Amino acid sequence: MATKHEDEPRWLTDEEQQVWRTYLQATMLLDDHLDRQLQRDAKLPHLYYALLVQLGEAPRRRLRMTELAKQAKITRSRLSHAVARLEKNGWVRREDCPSDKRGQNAILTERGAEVLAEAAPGHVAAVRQALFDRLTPEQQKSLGEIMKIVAEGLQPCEAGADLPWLR
Amino acid sequence: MATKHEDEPRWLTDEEQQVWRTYLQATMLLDDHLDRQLQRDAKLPHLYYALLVQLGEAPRRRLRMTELAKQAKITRSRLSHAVARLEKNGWVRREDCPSDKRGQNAILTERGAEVLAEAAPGHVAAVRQALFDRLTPEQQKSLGEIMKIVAEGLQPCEAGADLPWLR
DNA sequence: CAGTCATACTTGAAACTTCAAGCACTACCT
DNA sequence: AGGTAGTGCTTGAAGTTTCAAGTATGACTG
Repeated sequence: MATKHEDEPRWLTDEEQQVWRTYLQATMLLDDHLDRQLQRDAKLPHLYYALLVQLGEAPRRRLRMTELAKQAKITRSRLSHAVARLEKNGWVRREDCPSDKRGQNAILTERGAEVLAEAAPGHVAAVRQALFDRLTPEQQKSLGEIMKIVAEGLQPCEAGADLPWLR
Repeated sequence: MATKHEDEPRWLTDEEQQVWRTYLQATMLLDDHLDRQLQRDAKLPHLYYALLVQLGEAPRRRLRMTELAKQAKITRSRLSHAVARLEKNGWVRREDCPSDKRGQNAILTERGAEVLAEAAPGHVAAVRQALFDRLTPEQQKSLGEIMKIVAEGLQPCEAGADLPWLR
């Protein structure tokens, strides 16, 4: 007993636990909600929709696989499978990268852009209805700040990642 | 032009978009992070851990399937598969419900309770480190309020669900 | 320029989730 | 009682994600 070494775990307080559970429930419900909405209206899961959005905003509607994975915060493997499916549906096509023979570009097709344009209004409406329309401007701002902190804390060592001379 | 009928979709403002993307990234990163932590330390995904927690807190370490599904905000189907796996691992066992022959109780086994006890400290530490330790008390409070609003807005018509006489 | 290591991406299998049935039992209605 | 609808849970198949390799190319080193 006296030699017990392991740090006494700092359990969550009741308030923290309450917040944490509500967080889990809310994020789960929201993600499910959007997933179903998109599956119903556009025949694709939320993540796949997000990929189309990213591509749609990229310079020539194209992005290197790794870059896309980084932006979407998913693994390259997951992206590979996802793009394979999107490709099969004709929303996206691949192209070898000219400068680096290892590289691949994912490119949003015309057809993909159409699907995106059709799905977007409904999706935005769903996000509004479930989130923004229910929050005060202060809450929206606060949510943004909080999520920024969390995201930055979990970024896989992004700090100076494009400054390779700093280790 | 004059006869255009469809409502012009209310797109997200730049600020809203910023908040939304950060939200998506943060929630994705956090869930992945916890999933990996639990997978590594306890050999089970986050959701399965959450099920054990719920069972552990229930009166006699047992809960009707539907009740558990409701608390965990998942479908009965998903729960069925999940419990099947947990059962195979020996963390949970099933038992017929005495009062309703259709019903099943999921019960946390001794072994399951041990696994839970072993995994909990690490998990709590991860949650702290990724979330609570980074937020001010005001932010924590705010996050709780915001998530409560979102969760309640998406609850599948829970309002008065246990007051059947009100329709 | 051979050797070594890192990078870019893919692949197949296993694990997980979803969806649409399906089975068994209960509740209600006449 | 018999019929009908509803509830509780499970199942199998299809789709998605993860994990651990695997292939191919680039980059650096002596």
